[in-house]
Amino acid sequence: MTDTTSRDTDQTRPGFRPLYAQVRELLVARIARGEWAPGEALPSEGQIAADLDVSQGTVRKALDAMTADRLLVRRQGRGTFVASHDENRVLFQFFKLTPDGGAREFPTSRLLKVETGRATADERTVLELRPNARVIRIERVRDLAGGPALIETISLPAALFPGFEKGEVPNNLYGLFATRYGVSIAVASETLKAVSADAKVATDLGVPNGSPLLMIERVARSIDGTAVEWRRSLCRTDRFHYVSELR
Amino acid sequence: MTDTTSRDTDQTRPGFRPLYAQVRELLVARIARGEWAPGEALPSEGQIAADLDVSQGTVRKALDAMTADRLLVRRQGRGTFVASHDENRVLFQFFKLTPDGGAREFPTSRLLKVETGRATADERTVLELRPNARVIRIERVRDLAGGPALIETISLPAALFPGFEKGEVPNNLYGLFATRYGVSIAVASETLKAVSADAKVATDLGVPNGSPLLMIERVARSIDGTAVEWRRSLCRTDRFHYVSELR
DNA sequence: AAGTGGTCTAGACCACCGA
DNA sequence: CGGTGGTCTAGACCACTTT
Repeated sequence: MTDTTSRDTDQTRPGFRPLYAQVRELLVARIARGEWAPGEALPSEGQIAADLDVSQGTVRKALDAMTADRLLVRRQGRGTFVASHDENRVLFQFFKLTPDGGAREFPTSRLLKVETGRATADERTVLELRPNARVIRIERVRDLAGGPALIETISLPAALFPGFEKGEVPNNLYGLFATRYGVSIAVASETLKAVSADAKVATDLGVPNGSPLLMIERVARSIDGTAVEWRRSLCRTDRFHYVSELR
Repeated sequence: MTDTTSRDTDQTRPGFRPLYAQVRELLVARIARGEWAPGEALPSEGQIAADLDVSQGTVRKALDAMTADRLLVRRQGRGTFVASHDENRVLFQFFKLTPDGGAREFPTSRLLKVETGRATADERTVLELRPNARVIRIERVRDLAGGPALIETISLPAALFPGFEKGEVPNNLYGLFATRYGVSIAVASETLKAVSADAKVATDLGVPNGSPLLMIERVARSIDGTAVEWRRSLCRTDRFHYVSELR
């Protein structure tokens, strides 16, 4: 094919989308459908190019964009893999609380409560649910560097996680979402405030009543943009801090 | 040139660097030297390619990488421009405190103090300065959405900003750094904690003594990696919140 | 040696901008 | 209209990994 333009690309208007964007969309959809599991290799660039009848360069551009979005991991000489939510990824992408003197580490968990119930108004708003939708609620204390660091309350749309209560609640929730339910967390927005510890929280975290705590509210979304998790954390910052890279 | 390899690229070892990375490095150095001012256009891709005797595709890859790092702004049909620190960029890249109900906005400033002095031990460590180095210190209160939002203390290496005290202290410091001193802030790391307001700060911010505040410590670095600013902010979060996008 | 992603080139054409 | 960046292709060769 010598002529570049005998395709979708030359639409003079209005829904023009670059070919690589279309390729990307297609691949994202296939990953979201679970066609390739987390950690699994995609076909080679040349293979995909042949299948879709586009050039390898176009496929490469789509894969590079997906890699930049952390959807894929490329390994030279080996292949291109669907990103998995192993502890390392979750630690660096999603867990921003760090011991003051030391290195980043993954927190442990002590479960306080798991329940299912009708979504509150707030939960419906944040998670974009219908009236009467049900949610799973999790409450747990997490330890870091040998002591309690935070207490977190998590709300999940029950419809996305059937049978959730019958299993264990693992330390790394996002890993479970991905492997058991095919729900891959892609991005999260966090909102931070400073608040005072009330009596219950102070006890759970072992700090004086009224101590300043960092409150983190997170909404996590999957690859296709669905709101999947609402999480509120209350964090000690006397021995820990939250890191944020501005770039 | 049909043979791809008659260049630096085919070094079998050890200091192998892709051509586009070398091009990028060169261009970054020239920008850091002030060869093109913020807001100014670079030569066209073809021009740069011809000058450096590489292909346009290689130049494009270098420019794309620099654009991803927010060093450049590309505008189709017009050219490639050195990123400037206008209020919009500073607002979205560096100012993460937002009014609770409303849209992001740029804060105003009320100057409390400007002074020059010998760097403290902390300042020397954070800003990577020699013993006896001098620093400029700025203290100001910043208003957002019609009320005091934060009080910030800033330390700058005096050597980088000669004559700083003779001029005004603008609201947008990074703009001044770029245009007057050729120092372009590229990245910043922030560390967040929750603390209690002491009497002085409580007065400045108009909150009760002991109120929880968000403390933000920032180290900002220029294009070439030099630590340029150490900033500590104490923020009200009763009407504001800090946003952090995890991706 | 074979297969994968990574780099580099060359050239054609499209989309956008300003004169 | 001419110039700029944006897309797409095709092909050669390099670097890395596994067999």
